[in-house]
Amino acid sequence: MTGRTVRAEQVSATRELILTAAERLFAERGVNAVSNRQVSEAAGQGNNTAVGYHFGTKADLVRAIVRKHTVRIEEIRARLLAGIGDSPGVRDWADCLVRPMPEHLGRLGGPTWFARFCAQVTTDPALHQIMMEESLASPSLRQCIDGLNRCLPDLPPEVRAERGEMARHLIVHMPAERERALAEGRPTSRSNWDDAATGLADAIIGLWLAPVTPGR
Amino acid sequence: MTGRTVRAEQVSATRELILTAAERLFAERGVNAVSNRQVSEAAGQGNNTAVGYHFGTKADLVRAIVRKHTVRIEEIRARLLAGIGDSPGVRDWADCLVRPMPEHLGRLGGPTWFARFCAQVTTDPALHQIMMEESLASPSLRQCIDGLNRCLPDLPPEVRAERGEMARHLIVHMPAERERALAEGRPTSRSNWDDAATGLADAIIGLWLAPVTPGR
DNA sequence: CTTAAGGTAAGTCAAGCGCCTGACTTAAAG
DNA sequence: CTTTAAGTCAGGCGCTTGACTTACCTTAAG
Repeated sequence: MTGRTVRAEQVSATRELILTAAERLFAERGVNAVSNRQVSEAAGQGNNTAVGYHFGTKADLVRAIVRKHTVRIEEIRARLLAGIGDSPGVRDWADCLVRPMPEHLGRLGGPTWFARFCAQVTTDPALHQIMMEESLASPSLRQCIDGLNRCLPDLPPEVRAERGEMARHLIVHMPAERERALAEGRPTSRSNWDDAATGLADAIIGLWLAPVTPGR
Repeated sequence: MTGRTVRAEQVSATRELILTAAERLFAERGVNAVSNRQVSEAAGQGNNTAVGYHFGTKADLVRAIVRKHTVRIEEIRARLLAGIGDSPGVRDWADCLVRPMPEHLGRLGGPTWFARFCAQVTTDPALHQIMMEESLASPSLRQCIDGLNRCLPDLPPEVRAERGEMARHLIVHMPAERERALAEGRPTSRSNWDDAATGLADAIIGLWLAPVTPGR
């Protein structure tokens, strides 16, 4: 049996072409600088409404691209979580937060666009919420955040929230920065995604453990 | 004498209207989501080519908005630099890097848009370079970076570059995040821009002083 | 084999865009 | 006072965009 779907395979192939083309264009030029037509053409679709037909609005397309990667990233995070010992420290939780994205990019291999895509979507006022929803929908991610917070009981809640936001920004934007450097042929401070993740984790841990200047 | 310029005042008033309207729209919706026409209309100009007439391309308009604020920010940084003692430490240099933007926003008072504007421009692939040029053109900024690097002789050069990039992202995006929270009426972790700057400096210093995991 | 369904191609449409042109208004120069 | 130059306004032109319509073609079901 060839599956019951010769047709369905072609459809999902077309969807995949559109997702890939859109991810690349959005990453390189910004979401709002690319029209649905351009995405359709870049995907090799003569029909200029292919995006609308398969995905609906541009926001729906963005969500679909995010979900396509989220599965793999979740798997990586689940594996890292499973590898944590009995008395996890800040480093353990930080790794679970930081490493999934860089490791995912490394596994994709070759040139990638997803990190820059995420940076673009996260910064866009109209799409920011989509990214937040898709991210926070992950129970394993919340588990990491909770675990980390339990490791930092001395940190005032507001400062914890503040530094969590900082870490979130770095986790999104630093891989994007490295990805861009690779795309443009510029030198990078780390030779592979794994080392880049280590450098990022080092810095974020330092950020979380930094002494707090008392308010006046 | 009313100056020799009744006319010139009106012109610069129009330019100011356009700059203010554009800064606000770009900050709220993203640069690429706003047309020059919309900017002209928001500035109360019946002519739909007002932006083109006064500023040229959209990139030129963005540059003009940046420069309008850069003057004040430079003044603040110069004052902070002048207040540094004989043996400056990491905290001194970090303050000179971190505080100018939040203090500038505080002085503007009321609702502001410049931080979000900077975040949008910095993230836009087509405009990123403009922001870098305008920023690095400041000798006082370079002085801060050099001073800081002299305080961190033990940090490998690549790690120093890496963490400098992280600090840059936080300095741009964290004020933007606070500004957005204020605009949307959400609670903020700090009650004023000065305290926000302190929290940011604390974290960035921790980031710079964090131990470096040795490469394998 | 026939038929219905669904995906793709191709063309059309109104709306909005940047850009250009020309007319009007007004401050400053001769 | 006349002339000049500059800022503003009003509108048209060509192009792109998202949305819609139609025709064709392949597949899976009857």
